[in-house]
Amino acid sequence: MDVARGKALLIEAAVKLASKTGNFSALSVREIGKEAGLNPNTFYRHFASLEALGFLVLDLMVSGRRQPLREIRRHAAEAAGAQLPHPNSPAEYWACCLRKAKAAARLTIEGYFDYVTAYPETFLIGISGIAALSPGLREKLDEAIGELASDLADDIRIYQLLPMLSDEAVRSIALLIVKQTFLFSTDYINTPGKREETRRMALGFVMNLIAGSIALEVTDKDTMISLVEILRSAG
Amino acid sequence: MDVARGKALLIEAAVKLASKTGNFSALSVREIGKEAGLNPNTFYRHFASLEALGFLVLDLMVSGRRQPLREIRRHAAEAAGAQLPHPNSPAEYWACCLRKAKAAARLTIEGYFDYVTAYPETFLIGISGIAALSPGLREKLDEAIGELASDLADDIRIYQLLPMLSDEAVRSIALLIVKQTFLFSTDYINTPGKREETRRMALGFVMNLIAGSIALEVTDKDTMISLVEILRSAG
DNA sequence: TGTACATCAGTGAACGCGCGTTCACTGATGTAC
DNA sequence: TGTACATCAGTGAACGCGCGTTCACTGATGTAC
Repeated sequence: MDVARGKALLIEAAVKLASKTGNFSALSVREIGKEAGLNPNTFYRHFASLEALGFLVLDLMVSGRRQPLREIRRHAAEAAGAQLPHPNSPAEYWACCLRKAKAAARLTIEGYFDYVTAYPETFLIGISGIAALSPGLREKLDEAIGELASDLADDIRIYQLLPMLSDEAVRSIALLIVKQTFLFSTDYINTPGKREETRRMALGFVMNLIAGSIALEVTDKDTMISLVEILRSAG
Repeated sequence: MDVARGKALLIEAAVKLASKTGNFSALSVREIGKEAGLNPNTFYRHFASLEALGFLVLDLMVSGRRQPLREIRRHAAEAAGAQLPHPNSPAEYWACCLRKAKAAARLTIEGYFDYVTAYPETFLIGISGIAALSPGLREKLDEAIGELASDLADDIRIYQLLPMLSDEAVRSIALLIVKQTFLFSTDYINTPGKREETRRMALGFVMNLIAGSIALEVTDKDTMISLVEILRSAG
């Protein structure tokens, strides 16, 4: 037995309650204990305070989600890249990459929202309640967002999706995508009637950012034009 | 006397406390009464519940901030547009507008963050605590964001900043800007050491979105190139 | 192998506290006649 | 103009409740010798 039974039960109960109300900071020690089917003060056998539990939950959430999210991108990149011919020139190489990026973005967003639907707790808790608990937790949440963004930037590099952009541009759009995606996620969960629209908006957002970065960074006009045209074309 | 003295005191106290803790939903009736220097239950003379107060505060925030934010954009657009020569062709007209848009965006962001610094409560409360109070309030907050976005889209139209873009594209980037700007605002308030960076990121974000929309929507290649070049050039 | 001891997860009772909410009350202001 | 009455903002005491936290306790598991 790696982690004590009661501790696991308490964590589980806290996550369940927090995702139900969307507000981690409104939870009480006694409420969590009750939900876990334990004595109210068993809590103190495992955690020094609610904040300590918050730290742990946030840690679990982030460390537990990073890899799956990377897997989603790996699958998307592989599916998108498989049928591409070998390019004959640098410009053609960029074009190939961008076509792959476009397909990968769409597949990733599909996969991402499916994942959100499967594990909504993570995303509801992450955004709303937890940060209000303490400045320390707010800082940790910012850190987590930074890590997720850097994962995304790494994947963009690894799968050679946007080689025409500078590292800085990639990092910058990765951060924007991660932050905005949190907002899209809560919309997605909270308003089931607009899910299709939310997916479209998210994809449009990503395409818009990529197009903007290419327009601002690719200096050769013909190359820029042809790259932008790839994004512009349907499908 | 338009609104009762006690009511005004209670609203003021609630705003003050909520902006201090960044969590409206954690406030208590007694705490608010104490801060206002009133008997705990005077609260019930004016509000049916904490949620009712939340609605009112949100209303006041939004209705009180819409006009000032529009004024900031009006000043920015006027300052940016004053020295532009009269254009001789449609393409030149778009170019003029975009130059104006670029300057206006920078000035607006300057003015906006100054405004955030002056009235941080609005932005701290808006984002974090209030939505957790109830689904009704969350809905109202979404509505408010929609209104602010539609104000922004209107101003872009009125000052003819982006006539090369479709209405839909303008509305779409306006919504993204407003949402992202809320996040930038809390960063701005909470981490004073990174304010310059946050301003730069916000401006970069807006420029990136505009460049992306132009790249994706302007069909004439030469026009698109020359417009993008305006955004690309320094200053 | 047996015994003594330490550690650990969990229990149940109890504490003092701030909470939301209700009640009966006061005093000031407005209003009908 | 004066009087009687209604309305309204605010008061102070009181209620029952769930809260965080502490205490002394139990029983199971592991460990030293």
